Amino acid sequence: MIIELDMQSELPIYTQLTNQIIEGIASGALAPGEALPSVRSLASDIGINLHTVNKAYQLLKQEDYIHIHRQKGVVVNPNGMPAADQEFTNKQCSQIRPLIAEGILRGVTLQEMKDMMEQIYDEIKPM
Amino acid sequence: MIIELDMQSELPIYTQLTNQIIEGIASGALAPGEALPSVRSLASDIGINLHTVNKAYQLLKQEDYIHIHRQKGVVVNPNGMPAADQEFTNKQCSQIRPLIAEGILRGVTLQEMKDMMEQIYDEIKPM
Amino acid sequence: MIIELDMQSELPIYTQLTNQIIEGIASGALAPGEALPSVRSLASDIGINLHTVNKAYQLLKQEDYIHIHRQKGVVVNPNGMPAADQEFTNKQCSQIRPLIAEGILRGVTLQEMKDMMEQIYDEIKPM
Amino acid sequence: MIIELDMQSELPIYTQLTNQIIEGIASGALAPGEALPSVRSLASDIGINLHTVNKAYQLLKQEDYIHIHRQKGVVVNPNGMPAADQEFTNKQCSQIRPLIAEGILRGVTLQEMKDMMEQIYDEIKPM
DNA sequence: GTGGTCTAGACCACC
DNA sequence: GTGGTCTAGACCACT
Repeated sequence: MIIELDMQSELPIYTQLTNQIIEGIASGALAPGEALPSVRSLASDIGINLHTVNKAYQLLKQEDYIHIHRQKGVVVNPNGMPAADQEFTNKQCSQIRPLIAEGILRGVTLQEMKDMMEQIYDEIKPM
Repeated sequence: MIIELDMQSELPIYTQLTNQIIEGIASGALAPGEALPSVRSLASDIGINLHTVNKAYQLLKQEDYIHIHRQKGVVVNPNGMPAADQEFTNKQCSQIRPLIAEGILRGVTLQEMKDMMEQIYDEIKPM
Repeated sequence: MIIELDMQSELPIYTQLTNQIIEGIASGALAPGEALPSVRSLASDIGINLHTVNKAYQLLKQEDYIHIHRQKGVVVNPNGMPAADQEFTNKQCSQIRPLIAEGILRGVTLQEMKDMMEQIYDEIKPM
Repeated sequence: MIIELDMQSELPIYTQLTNQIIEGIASGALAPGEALPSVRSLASDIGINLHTVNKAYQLLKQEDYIHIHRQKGVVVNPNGMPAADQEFTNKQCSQIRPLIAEGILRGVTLQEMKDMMEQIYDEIKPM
Protein backbone atom coordinates (compact mmCIF):
# COMPACT_ATOMS: atom_id res chain seq x y z
CA MET A 1 0.00 0.00 0.00
CA ILE A 2 1.26 3.43 -0.91
CA ILE A 3 1.17 6.16 1.70
CA GLU A 4 0.99 9.73 0.49
CA LEU A 5 1.59 12.53 2.94
CA ASP A 6 1.34 16.24 2.38
CA MET A 7 3.80 17.86 4.74
CA GLN A 8 2.31 21.28 3.92
CA SER A 9 -1.19 20.24 4.85
CA GLU A 10 -2.98 21.76 7.79
CA LEU A 11 -3.84 18.24 8.92
CA PRO A 12 -1.34 16.71 11.33
CA ILE A 13 0.80 14.04 9.74
CA TYR A 14 -0.50 11.38 12.12
CA THR A 15 -4.07 12.22 11.06
CA GLN A 16 -3.21 11.87 7.39
CA LEU A 17 -1.51 8.59 8.12
CA THR A 18 -4.49 7.36 10.15
CA ASN A 19 -6.85 8.31 7.35
CA GLN A 20 -4.79 6.55 4.72
CA ILE A 21 -4.67 3.34 6.71
CA ILE A 22 -8.41 3.52 7.34
CA GLU A 23 -8.97 3.95 3.63
CA GLY A 24 -6.62 1.05 2.99
CA ILE A 25 -8.70 -1.19 5.21
CA ALA A 26 -11.99 0.11 3.84
CA SER A 27 -10.85 -0.52 0.28
CA GLY A 28 -9.72 -4.03 1.07
CA ALA A 29 -6.09 -3.25 0.29
CA LEU A 30 -5.42 -4.19 3.90
CA ALA A 31 -7.25 -7.35 4.94
CA PRO A 32 -8.15 -8.33 8.51
CA GLY A 33 -5.22 -10.16 10.09
CA GLU A 34 -2.75 -8.65 7.66
CA ALA A 35 0.44 -7.25 9.13
CA LEU A 36 1.30 -3.58 8.97
CA PRO A 37 4.88 -2.34 8.83
CA SER A 38 6.63 -1.85 12.13
CA VAL A 39 6.62 1.61 13.64
CA ARG A 40 10.26 2.07 12.84
CA SER A 41 10.28 0.74 9.31
CA LEU A 42 7.20 2.73 8.30
CA ALA A 43 8.64 5.85 9.86
CA SER A 44 11.88 5.44 7.99
CA ASP A 45 10.09 4.52 4.75
CA ILE A 46 8.01 7.67 4.67
CA GLY A 47 10.67 9.81 6.28
CA ILE A 48 8.93 10.82 9.48
CA ASN A 49 9.56 10.27 13.14
CA LEU A 50 8.65 6.96 14.72
CA HIS A 51 6.58 8.74 17.38
CA THR A 52 4.37 10.19 14.70
CA VAL A 53 3.74 6.75 13.24
CA ASN A 54 3.19 5.42 16.73
CA LYS A 55 0.55 8.04 17.44
CA ALA A 56 -1.35 7.08 14.32
CA TYR A 57 -1.16 3.40 15.28
CA GLN A 58 -2.34 4.14 18.81
CA LEU A 59 -5.36 5.99 17.47
CA LEU A 60 -6.25 3.10 15.19
CA LYS A 61 -5.80 0.70 18.09
CA GLN A 62 -8.09 2.83 20.24
CA GLU A 63 -10.83 2.42 17.66
CA ASP A 64 -10.12 -1.31 17.58
CA TYR A 65 -9.18 -1.17 13.90
CA ILE A 66 -5.77 -2.71 14.52
CA HIS A 67 -4.06 -4.77 17.19
CA ILE A 68 -0.63 -3.99 18.53
CA HIS A 69 1.42 -6.84 19.94
CA ARG A 70 4.45 -5.97 21.95
CA GLN A 71 6.75 -8.12 19.90
CA LYS A 72 4.91 -9.47 16.93
CA GLY A 73 4.11 -6.03 15.64
CA VAL A 74 0.96 -4.53 14.24
CA VAL A 75 -1.90 -6.28 12.43
CA VAL A 76 -5.30 -5.30 11.10
CA ASN A 77 -7.94 -6.54 13.58
CA PRO A 78 -8.38 -10.16 12.50
CA ASN A 79 -11.96 -10.24 13.80
CA GLY A 80 -13.04 -7.60 11.36
CA MET A 81 -14.08 -4.04 12.00
CA PRO A 82 -16.44 -2.85 14.74
CA ALA A 83 -19.88 -1.92 13.45
CA ALA A 84 -21.06 1.67 13.47
CA ASP A 85 -22.63 2.52 16.81
CA GLN A 86 -24.55 5.56 17.95
CA GLU A 87 -21.43 7.36 19.09
CA PHE A 88 -19.80 6.86 15.73
CA THR A 89 -22.84 8.07 13.84
CA ASN A 90 -23.08 11.17 16.00
CA LYS A 91 -19.44 12.00 15.40
CA GLN A 92 -19.89 11.52 11.67
CA CYS A 93 -22.92 13.81 11.66
CA SER A 94 -21.21 16.58 13.56
CA GLN A 95 -18.25 16.41 11.21
CA ILE A 96 -20.21 16.33 8.01
CA ARG A 97 -22.73 18.96 9.02
CA PRO A 98 -20.55 22.05 8.47
CA LEU A 99 -19.50 20.68 5.10
CA ILE A 100 -23.11 20.34 4.04
CA ALA A 101 -23.94 23.79 5.38
CA GLU A 102 -21.19 25.39 3.33
CA GLY A 103 -22.28 23.40 0.29
CA ILE A 104 -25.83 24.70 0.65
CA LEU A 105 -24.53 28.20 1.09
CA ARG A 106 -22.66 27.97 -2.19
CA GLY A 107 -25.60 26.60 -4.08
CA VAL A 108 -24.72 22.92 -4.23
CA THR A 109 -27.89 20.85 -4.56
CA LEU A 110 -28.64 17.79 -2.48
CA GLN A 111 -28.37 15.66 -5.59
CA GLU A 112 -24.94 16.99 -6.41
CA MET A 113 -23.76 16.24 -2.89
CA LYS A 114 -25.12 12.72 -3.06
CA ASP A 115 -23.40 12.24 -6.41
CA MET A 116 -20.11 13.39 -4.99
CA MET A 117 -20.54 11.04 -2.07
CA GLU A 118 -21.36 8.15 -4.36
CA GLN A 119 -18.36 8.86 -6.52
CA ILE A 120 -16.00 8.88 -3.55
CA TYR A 121 -17.67 5.79 -2.16
CA ASP A 122 -17.14 3.89 -5.39
CA GLU A 123 -13.58 5.14 -5.63
CA ILE A 124 -12.75 3.66 -2.25
CA LYS A 125 -14.84 0.53 -2.13
CA PRO A 126 -13.33 -2.32 -4.10
CA MET A 127 -16.41 -4.01 -5.50
CA MET B 1 -29.58 33.92 15.68
CA ILE B 2 -28.34 31.89 18.56
CA ILE B 3 -24.68 30.96 18.74
CA GLU B 4 -23.81 27.80 20.60
CA LEU B 5 -20.19 27.16 21.45
CA ASP B 6 -18.73 24.11 23.09
CA MET B 7 -15.71 25.22 25.05
CA GLN B 8 -14.74 21.57 25.60
CA SER B 9 -14.68 20.77 21.93
CA GLU B 10 -11.49 19.94 20.14
CA LEU B 11 -12.51 22.43 17.44
CA PRO B 12 -11.07 25.90 17.85
CA ILE B 13 -13.70 28.38 18.96
CA TYR B 14 -13.22 30.52 15.87
CA THR B 15 -13.97 27.47 13.72
CA GLN B 16 -17.16 26.74 15.61
CA LEU B 17 -18.19 30.34 15.26
CA THR B 18 -17.41 30.37 11.55
CA ASN B 19 -19.42 27.17 11.08
CA GLN B 20 -22.41 28.53 12.93
CA ILE B 21 -22.50 31.70 10.90
CA ILE B 22 -22.16 29.71 7.68
CA GLU B 23 -25.05 27.53 8.77
CA GLY B 24 -27.01 30.64 9.65
CA ILE B 25 -26.56 31.99 6.14
CA ALA B 26 -27.22 28.61 4.53
CA SER B 27 -30.45 28.21 6.48
CA GLY B 28 -31.65 31.68 5.58
CA ALA B 29 -31.58 32.87 9.17
CA LEU B 30 -29.06 35.41 7.98
CA ALA B 31 -30.08 37.05 4.69
CA PRO B 32 -27.75 38.77 2.21
CA GLY B 33 -27.25 42.37 3.23
CA GLU B 34 -28.24 41.67 6.81
CA ALA B 35 -26.02 43.15 9.48
CA LEU B 36 -24.00 41.02 11.86
CA PRO B 37 -23.10 42.15 15.36
CA SER B 38 -19.87 44.07 15.71
CA VAL B 39 -16.78 42.16 16.72
CA ARG B 40 -16.89 43.85 20.07
CA SER B 41 -20.54 43.19 20.88
CA LEU B 42 -20.53 39.60 19.67
CA ALA B 43 -17.41 38.86 21.69
CA SER B 44 -18.96 40.29 24.78
CA ASP B 45 -22.31 38.57 24.13
CA ILE B 46 -20.87 35.09 23.96
CA GLY B 47 -18.05 35.76 26.36
CA ILE B 48 -15.05 35.13 24.20
CA ASN B 49 -12.01 37.05 23.13
CA LEU B 50 -12.20 39.88 20.57
CA HIS B 51 -9.46 38.30 18.51
CA THR B 52 -11.40 35.07 18.26
CA VAL B 53 -14.47 36.75 16.80
CA ASN B 54 -12.27 38.79 14.54
CA LYS B 55 -10.53 35.70 13.22
CA ALA B 56 -13.86 34.08 12.41
CA TYR B 57 -15.04 37.22 10.59
CA GLN B 58 -11.79 37.47 8.63
CA LEU B 59 -12.17 33.88 7.45
CA LEU B 60 -15.73 34.52 6.33
CA LYS B 61 -14.62 37.68 4.56
CA GLN B 62 -11.85 35.77 2.81
CA GLU B 63 -14.47 33.45 1.35
CA ASP B 64 -16.51 36.49 0.35
CA TYR B 65 -19.41 35.39 2.56
CA ILE B 66 -19.45 38.67 4.45
CA HIS B 67 -18.25 42.24 3.99
CA ILE B 68 -16.49 44.23 6.65
CA HIS B 69 -16.74 48.02 6.45
CA ARG B 70 -14.71 50.14 8.77
CA GLN B 71 -17.70 52.31 9.61
CA LYS B 72 -20.85 50.51 8.62
CA GLY B 73 -19.87 47.31 10.36
CA VAL B 74 -20.29 43.75 9.23
CA VAL B 75 -22.92 42.54 6.76
CA VAL B 76 -23.73 39.35 4.94
CA ASN B 77 -22.57 39.77 1.33
CA PRO B 78 -25.54 41.64 -0.25
CA ASN B 79 -24.74 40.25 -3.70
CA GLY B 80 -25.35 36.71 -2.53
CA MET B 81 -22.95 33.88 -2.04
CA PRO B 82 -20.19 32.87 -4.43
CA ALA B 83 -21.00 29.72 -6.38
CA ALA B 84 -19.07 26.52 -5.82
CA ASP B 85 -15.94 26.51 -7.94
CA GLN B 86 -13.48 23.74 -8.62
CA GLU B 87 -11.31 24.67 -5.68
CA PHE B 88 -14.25 24.52 -3.33
CA THR B 89 -15.38 21.17 -4.63
CA ASN B 90 -11.91 19.74 -4.28
CA LYS B 91 -11.66 20.90 -0.71
CA GLN B 92 -15.06 19.41 0.09
CA CYS B 93 -14.03 16.10 -1.44
CA SER B 94 -10.78 15.87 0.47
CA GLN B 95 -12.59 16.63 3.70
CA ILE B 96 -15.46 14.23 3.22
CA ARG B 97 -13.35 11.41 1.85
CA PRO B 98 -11.92 10.18 5.17
CA LEU B 99 -15.41 10.27 6.68
CA ILE B 100 -16.75 8.07 3.92
CA ALA B 101 -13.78 5.72 4.21
CA GLU B 102 -14.37 5.24 7.91
CA GLY B 103 -18.06 4.74 7.28
CA ILE B 104 -17.32 1.99 4.76
CA LEU B 105 -14.88 0.41 7.17
CA ARG B 106 -17.59 0.20 9.81
CA GLY B 107 -20.15 -1.23 7.48
CA VAL B 108 -22.27 1.83 6.71
CA THR B 109 -23.95 1.43 3.32
CA LEU B 110 -23.98 4.10 0.65
CA GLN B 111 -27.71 4.44 1.10
CA GLU B 112 -27.38 5.03 4.82
CA MET B 113 -24.77 7.70 4.17
CA LYS B 114 -26.98 9.41 1.64
CA ASP B 115 -29.89 9.27 4.05
CA MET B 116 -27.81 10.87 6.77
CA MET B 117 -26.72 13.56 4.35
CA GLU B 118 -30.29 14.21 3.26
CA GLN B 119 -31.46 14.43 6.84
CA ILE B 120 -28.81 16.98 7.72
CA TYR B 121 -29.49 18.86 4.50
CA ASP B 122 -33.18 19.14 5.34
CA GLU B 123 -32.40 20.14 8.90
CA ILE B 124 -30.36 23.09 7.70
CA LYS B 125 -32.18 24.19 4.58
CA PRO B 126 -35.35 26.15 5.21
CA MET B 127 -37.16 24.49 2.30
CA MET C 1 -1.62 18.46 46.40
CA ILE C 2 1.70 16.73 46.77
CA ILE C 3 2.90 14.41 44.04
CA GLU C 4 5.33 11.68 44.99
CA LEU C 5 7.10 9.76 42.28
CA ASP C 6 9.44 6.84 42.61
CA MET C 7 11.84 7.01 39.71
CA GLN C 8 13.13 3.52 40.55
CA SER C 9 9.69 1.97 40.41
CA GLU C 10 8.79 -0.55 37.78
CA LEU C 11 5.63 1.47 37.11
CA PRO C 12 6.00 4.05 34.35
CA ILE C 13 6.15 7.58 35.68
CA TYR C 14 3.02 8.58 33.81
CA THR C 15 1.15 5.72 35.49
CA GLN C 16 2.26 6.80 38.93
CA LEU C 17 1.23 10.34 38.13
CA THR C 18 -2.14 9.20 36.83
CA ASN C 19 -2.71 7.15 39.97
CA GLN C 20 -1.84 10.01 42.24
CA ILE C 21 -4.20 12.38 40.52
CA ILE C 22 -6.96 9.77 40.63
CA GLU C 23 -6.37 9.37 44.34
CA GLY C 24 -6.39 13.13 44.70
CA ILE C 25 -9.81 13.32 43.10
CA ALA C 26 -11.11 10.30 45.02
CA SER C 27 -9.99 11.79 48.30
CA GLY C 28 -11.58 15.12 47.57
CA ALA C 29 -8.26 16.94 47.54
CA LEU C 30 -9.10 17.81 43.95
CA ALA C 31 -12.69 18.94 43.52
CA PRO C 32 -14.70 18.83 40.28
CA GLY C 33 -14.04 21.97 38.30
CA GLU C 34 -10.77 22.62 40.07
CA ALA C 35 -7.82 23.51 37.88
CA LEU C 36 -4.76 21.32 37.60
CA PRO C 37 -1.30 22.71 36.95
CA SER C 38 -0.36 23.22 33.33
CA VAL C 39 1.59 20.49 31.61
CA ARG C 40 4.73 22.56 31.65
CA SER C 41 4.56 23.83 35.19
CA LEU C 42 3.79 20.42 36.65
CA ALA C 43 6.58 18.87 34.62
CA SER C 44 9.05 21.42 35.83
CA ASP C 45 7.77 21.19 39.42
CA ILE C 46 8.32 17.47 39.69
CA GLY C 47 11.33 17.46 37.43
CA ILE C 48 10.09 15.34 34.58
CA ASN C 49 9.48 15.87 30.91
CA LEU C 50 6.36 17.68 29.79
CA HIS C 51 5.46 14.80 27.47
CA THR C 52 5.29 12.45 30.41
CA VAL C 53 2.87 14.75 32.22
CA ASN C 54 0.93 15.15 29.01
CA LYS C 55 0.55 11.40 28.64
CA ALA C 56 -0.84 11.13 32.15
CA TYR C 57 -3.28 13.96 31.44
CA GLN C 58 -4.36 12.35 28.16
CA LEU C 59 -5.12 9.09 29.94
CA LEU C 60 -7.20 10.89 32.55
CA LYS C 61 -8.99 12.77 29.80
CA GLN C 62 -9.73 9.51 28.01
CA GLU C 63 -11.48 8.24 31.12
CA ASP C 64 -13.37 11.53 31.32
CA TYR C 65 -11.87 12.32 34.71
CA ILE C 66 -10.47 15.63 33.54
CA HIS C 67 -11.07 18.11 30.73
CA ILE C 68 -8.31 19.64 28.69
CA HIS C 69 -8.93 23.02 27.09
CA ARG C 70 -6.54 24.19 24.46
CA GLN C 71 -5.84 27.46 26.16
CA LYS C 72 -7.50 27.49 29.55
CA GLY C 73 -5.60 24.48 30.70
CA VAL C 74 -6.67 21.41 32.60
CA VAL C 75 -9.56 21.01 35.05
CA VAL C 76 -11.16 18.17 36.96
CA ASN C 77 -14.37 17.20 35.18
CA PRO C 78 -16.84 19.75 36.58
CA ASN C 79 -19.79 17.41 36.03
CA GLY C 80 -18.40 14.88 38.43
CA MET C 81 -16.97 11.47 37.75
CA PRO C 82 -18.46 8.83 35.46
CA ALA C 83 -20.14 6.00 37.35
CA ALA C 84 -18.67 2.51 37.30
CA ASP C 85 -19.95 0.60 34.29
CA GLN C 86 -19.59 -3.03 33.35
CA GLU C 87 -16.37 -2.47 31.48
CA PHE C 88 -14.83 -0.78 34.46
CA THR C 89 -15.91 -3.52 36.83
CA ASN C 90 -14.51 -6.18 34.55
CA LYS C 91 -11.18 -4.42 34.35
CA GLN C 92 -11.07 -4.06 38.12
CA CYS C 93 -11.82 -7.76 38.56
CA SER C 94 -9.14 -8.89 36.17
CA GLN C 95 -6.61 -6.67 37.89
CA ILE C 96 -7.47 -7.64 41.42
CA ARG C 97 -7.82 -11.34 40.71
CA PRO C 98 -4.10 -12.22 40.60
CA LEU C 99 -3.55 -10.26 43.80
CA ILE C 100 -6.22 -12.25 45.59
CA ALA C 101 -4.86 -15.50 44.18
CA GLU C 102 -1.40 -14.79 45.50
CA GLY C 103 -2.88 -13.75 48.84
CA ILE C 104 -4.72 -17.07 49.11
CA LEU C 105 -1.57 -18.91 48.16
CA ARG C 106 0.29 -17.28 51.02
CA GLY C 107 -2.42 -17.99 53.52
CA VAL C 108 -4.10 -14.62 53.78
CA THR C 109 -7.71 -15.10 54.89
CA LEU C 110 -10.65 -13.42 53.22
CA GLN C 111 -11.22 -11.39 56.37
CA GLU C 112 -7.67 -10.11 56.39
CA MET C 113 -8.00 -9.05 52.79
CA LYS C 114 -11.23 -7.24 53.47
CA ASP C 115 -9.62 -5.51 56.43
CA MET C 116 -6.74 -4.35 54.30
CA MET C 117 -9.15 -3.07 51.71
CA GLU C 118 -11.19 -1.22 54.32
CA GLN C 119 -8.08 0.34 55.79
CA ILE C 120 -6.92 1.62 52.42
CA TYR C 121 -10.44 2.78 51.60
CA ASP C 122 -10.62 4.82 54.80
CA GLU C 123 -7.15 6.19 54.24
CA ILE C 124 -8.17 7.59 50.89
CA LYS C 125 -11.75 8.60 51.41
CA PRO C 126 -12.18 11.88 53.22
CA MET C 127 -15.44 11.17 54.97
CA MET D 1 -4.48 -27.65 34.47
CA ILE D 2 -5.44 -25.51 31.54
CA ILE D 3 -3.40 -22.45 30.74
CA GLU D 4 -5.16 -19.62 28.95
CA LEU D 5 -3.09 -16.85 27.45
CA ASP D 6 -4.31 -13.72 25.77
CA MET D 7 -1.75 -12.76 23.19
CA GLN D 8 -3.51 -9.42 22.72
CA SER D 9 -3.25 -8.48 26.35
CA GLU D 10 -1.10 -5.65 27.53
CA LEU D 11 0.30 -7.97 30.20
CA PRO D 12 3.52 -9.72 29.26
CA ILE D 13 2.99 -13.39 28.53
CA TYR D 14 5.33 -14.47 31.30
CA THR D 15 3.22 -12.48 33.77
CA GLN D 16 0.03 -14.12 32.61
CA LEU D 17 1.67 -17.50 32.89
CA THR D 18 2.98 -16.72 36.36
CA ASN D 19 -0.46 -15.58 37.45
CA GLN D 20 -2.15 -18.69 36.13
CA ILE D 21 0.24 -21.00 37.92
CA ILE D 22 -0.17 -19.03 41.13
CA GLU D 23 -3.93 -19.31 40.79
CA GLY D 24 -3.50 -23.03 40.10
CA ILE D 25 -1.63 -23.49 43.35
CA ALA D 26 -3.99 -21.24 45.30
CA SER D 27 -7.00 -23.17 44.06
CA GLY D 28 -5.48 -26.51 44.92
CA ALA D 29 -5.35 -27.64 41.31
CA LEU D 30 -1.61 -27.84 41.80
CA ALA D 31 -0.68 -29.49 45.09
CA PRO D 32 2.63 -29.09 46.94
CA GLY D 33 5.13 -31.59 45.59
CA GLU D 34 3.25 -31.96 42.34
CA ALA D 35 5.32 -31.85 39.18
CA LEU D 36 4.98 -29.10 36.59
CA PRO D 37 5.69 -29.63 32.93
CA SER D 38 9.24 -29.03 31.82
CA VAL D 39 10.09 -25.65 30.36
CA ARG D 40 10.45 -27.27 26.98
CA SER D 41 7.19 -29.20 26.95
CA LEU D 42 5.10 -26.37 28.39
CA ALA D 43 6.52 -23.94 25.87
CA SER D 44 5.71 -26.29 23.03
CA ASP D 45 2.25 -27.10 24.44
CA ILE D 46 1.09 -23.51 24.58
CA GLY D 47 3.14 -22.38 21.64
CA ILE D 48 5.36 -19.77 23.21
CA ASN D 49 9.06 -19.19 23.51
CA LEU D 50 11.23 -21.24 25.85
CA HIS D 51 12.63 -18.10 27.43
CA THR D 52 9.15 -16.91 28.29
CA VAL D 53 8.28 -20.07 30.20
CA ASN D 54 11.66 -20.00 31.84
CA LYS D 55 11.19 -16.43 33.00
CA ALA D 56 7.85 -17.32 34.56
CA TYR D 57 9.37 -20.31 36.35
CA GLN D 58 12.29 -18.23 37.60
CA LEU D 59 9.93 -15.68 39.07
CA LEU D 60 7.93 -18.39 40.84
CA LYS D 61 11.15 -19.93 42.12
CA GLN D 62 12.29 -16.55 43.41
CA GLU D 63 9.15 -16.38 45.51
CA ASP D 64 9.81 -19.94 46.67
CA TYR D 65 6.54 -21.15 45.19
CA ILE D 66 8.27 -23.82 43.10
CA HIS D 67 11.54 -25.70 43.08
CA ILE D 68 13.60 -26.26 40.00
CA HIS D 69 15.91 -29.31 39.95
CA ARG D 70 18.32 -29.75 37.17
CA GLN D 71 17.39 -33.42 36.74
CA LYS D 72 14.07 -34.03 38.45
CA GLY D 73 12.39 -31.10 36.82
CA VAL D 74 9.99 -28.54 38.25
CA VAL D 75 7.74 -29.15 41.26
CA VAL D 76 5.45 -27.11 43.44
CA ASN D 77 7.27 -26.43 46.70
CA PRO D 78 6.61 -29.64 48.70
CA ASN D 79 6.98 -27.82 52.01
CA GLY D 80 4.00 -25.62 51.29
CA MET D 81 3.86 -21.94 50.50
CA PRO D 82 5.71 -19.22 52.36
CA ALA D 83 3.46 -17.20 54.64
CA ALA D 84 2.70 -13.57 53.92
CA ASP D 85 5.41 -11.38 55.37
CA GLN D 86 5.58 -7.63 55.75
CA GLU D 87 7.20 -7.14 52.39
CA PHE D 88 4.46 -9.12 50.68
CA THR D 89 1.72 -7.22 52.44
CA ASN D 90 3.28 -3.90 51.51
CA LYS D 91 3.51 -4.89 47.88
CA GLN D 92 -0.10 -6.03 47.89
CA CYS D 93 -1.20 -2.73 49.42
CA SER D 94 0.66 -0.61 46.93
CA GLN D 95 -0.81 -2.59 44.07
CA ILE D 96 -4.37 -2.61 45.29
CA ARG D 97 -4.39 1.02 46.40
CA PRO D 98 -4.80 2.62 42.97
CA LEU D 99 -7.59 0.18 42.18
CA ILE D 100 -9.47 1.18 45.32
CA ALA D 101 -8.87 4.85 44.61
CA GLU D 102 -10.34 4.57 41.14
CA GLY D 103 -13.27 2.60 42.53
CA ILE D 104 -14.00 5.35 45.04
CA LEU D 105 -13.71 7.93 42.32
CA ARG D 106 -16.36 6.15 40.29
CA GLY D 107 -18.71 5.75 43.18
CA VAL D 108 -18.14 2.14 44.15
CA THR D 109 -18.95 1.62 47.82
CA LEU D 110 -16.72 -0.22 50.25
CA GLN D 111 -19.34 -2.95 50.54
CA GLU D 112 -19.44 -3.48 46.79
CA MET D 113 -15.67 -3.76 46.69
CA LYS D 114 -15.68 -6.29 49.50
CA ASP D 115 -18.38 -8.26 47.73
CA MET D 116 -16.35 -8.33 44.55
CA MET D 117 -13.34 -9.48 46.50
CA GLU D 118 -15.33 -12.20 48.22
CA GLN D 119 -16.75 -13.40 44.95
CA ILE D 120 -13.31 -13.69 43.36
CA TYR D 121 -11.97 -15.32 46.51
CA ASP D 122 -14.66 -17.98 46.41
CA GLU D 123 -14.15 -18.49 42.71
CA ILE D 124 -10.50 -19.31 43.24
CA LYS D 125 -10.49 -21.10 46.58
CA PRO D 126 -11.66 -24.69 46.46
CA MET D 127 -13.49 -24.30 49.75
C1' DG E 1 1.11 31.27 28.33
C1' DT E 2 -1.62 27.17 27.02
C1' DG E 3 -1.81 22.62 24.76
C1' DG E 4 -0.73 20.30 20.05
C1' DT E 5 2.59 18.55 17.05
C1' DC E 6 6.96 16.92 15.43
C1' DT E 7 11.78 15.59 15.66
C1' DA E 8 15.93 13.19 17.39
C1' DG E 9 17.95 10.14 20.13
C1' DA E 10 18.16 7.03 24.08
C1' DC E 11 17.31 2.89 27.07
C1' DC E 12 14.34 -0.97 28.36
C1' DA E 13 11.12 -5.11 28.30
C1' DC E 14 9.78 -8.73 25.66
C1' DC E 15 10.36 -12.77 22.75
C1' DG F 1 13.85 -6.66 16.10
C1' DT F 2 9.46 -5.18 18.27
C1' DG F 3 6.84 -1.72 20.83
C1' DG F 4 7.04 1.12 25.42
C1' DT F 5 8.93 4.82 27.85
C1' DC F 6 11.43 9.00 28.68
C1' DT F 7 14.05 13.11 27.61
C1' DA F 8 15.18 17.50 25.27
C1' DG F 9 14.14 20.92 22.43
C1' DA F 10 11.55 23.15 18.75
C1' DC F 11 7.64 25.48 16.30
C1' DC F 12 2.72 26.38 15.90
C1' DA F 13 -2.31 27.44 16.91
C1' DC F 14 -5.21 29.48 19.99
C1' DT F 15 -6.85 33.05 23.25
